[in-house]
Amino acid sequence: MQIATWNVNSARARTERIVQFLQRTNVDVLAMQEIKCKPEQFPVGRLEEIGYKVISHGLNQWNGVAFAYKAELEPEDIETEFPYQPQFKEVTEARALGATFDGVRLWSLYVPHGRALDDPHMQYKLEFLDRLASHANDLVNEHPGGQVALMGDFNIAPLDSDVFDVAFFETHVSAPEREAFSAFDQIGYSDLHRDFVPVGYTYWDYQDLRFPRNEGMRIDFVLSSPELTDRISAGSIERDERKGETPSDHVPVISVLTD
DNA sequence: ATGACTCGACTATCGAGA
Repeated sequence: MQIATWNVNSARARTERIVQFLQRTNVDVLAMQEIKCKPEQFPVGRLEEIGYKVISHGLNQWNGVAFAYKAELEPEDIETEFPYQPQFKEVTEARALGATFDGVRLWSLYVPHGRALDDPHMQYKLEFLDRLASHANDLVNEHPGGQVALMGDFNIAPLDSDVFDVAFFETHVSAPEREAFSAFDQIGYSDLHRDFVPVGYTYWDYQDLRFPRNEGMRIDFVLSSPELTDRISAGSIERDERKGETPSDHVPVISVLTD
C-alpha cells in the first residue's frame, strides 16, 4: 500500500494538480490539508472520474482536511476530530480527519500555525500537539500492534537543517514547538521519511523566489506507530510538484508500505 | 528555468498563511 500526504492549499484551485498526482503515482490513499472548502464544494466528481473517492471535513474557507482513496477501499471509523482536540475561539476547527484503510488508522492533520511566539494561536498549537500525542499514545496502548499514521502539515521544523536559515524564523523552530514534536518520538512514533530522505524541504513560500533559491522548510511529516514503521519500504518527497503552473506551496510526501 | 505571493471571501481589499 502507498500512502501520501499533501497540503494542497485549496482543493478547488488545485484540482487538476491533484488528479495528475494521483494518476502519476497511483497512491492508494492521499491525505490532504488546507482544502479550503466545505464538503459540498470539494471537486469530488473529478476524482471519481479517475477512480478515487473522497472524505472531507471543512467548515469554511480556512483549514479543512480530506482523504482521497481508491474507490475499491472501504474506509472505516471516520472521525472529524480527535478526543480532547482543543478549540480556537470556541470552535473545533477542521484540522483533523481520521479513517481506517485496510486496518491502518490514518489521520490527516493540519496543525495550527502559531503565528507568533506570544500569540494565543501558539498556545493553541502546543495544546493541539499535546492532545494529539495523548491520543496517539492511547491508540497504541489500547490496541497493541496497532498501525497508526499521523500524516500532515505539522508546522514545525524539527532540525536546524530543516529550514534554510534558522535565524530567519521565530515560530516553527522554537524550543517549545520542537519539544511538542519530540513527544511523538517519546511514545514510540517515528518520522517515516527521515531515513530515506535525510535532507530536503516540503514547503517553499510563494514570495521572494524561495523555491528557485531553494529556501524552504521541512514541516510535513508522516509519524508512524512501531508496527507501521516495520512496514515502510520507501519514502519520498515529491519536490517536482512545486514546479510548473499554479503549484501548492507544499509538496506531497509518499510512503510505500509492504503488504 | 523552479523567477519576484496566493487563496477565498461581504467583488475589492483583506485575513491568513509560514
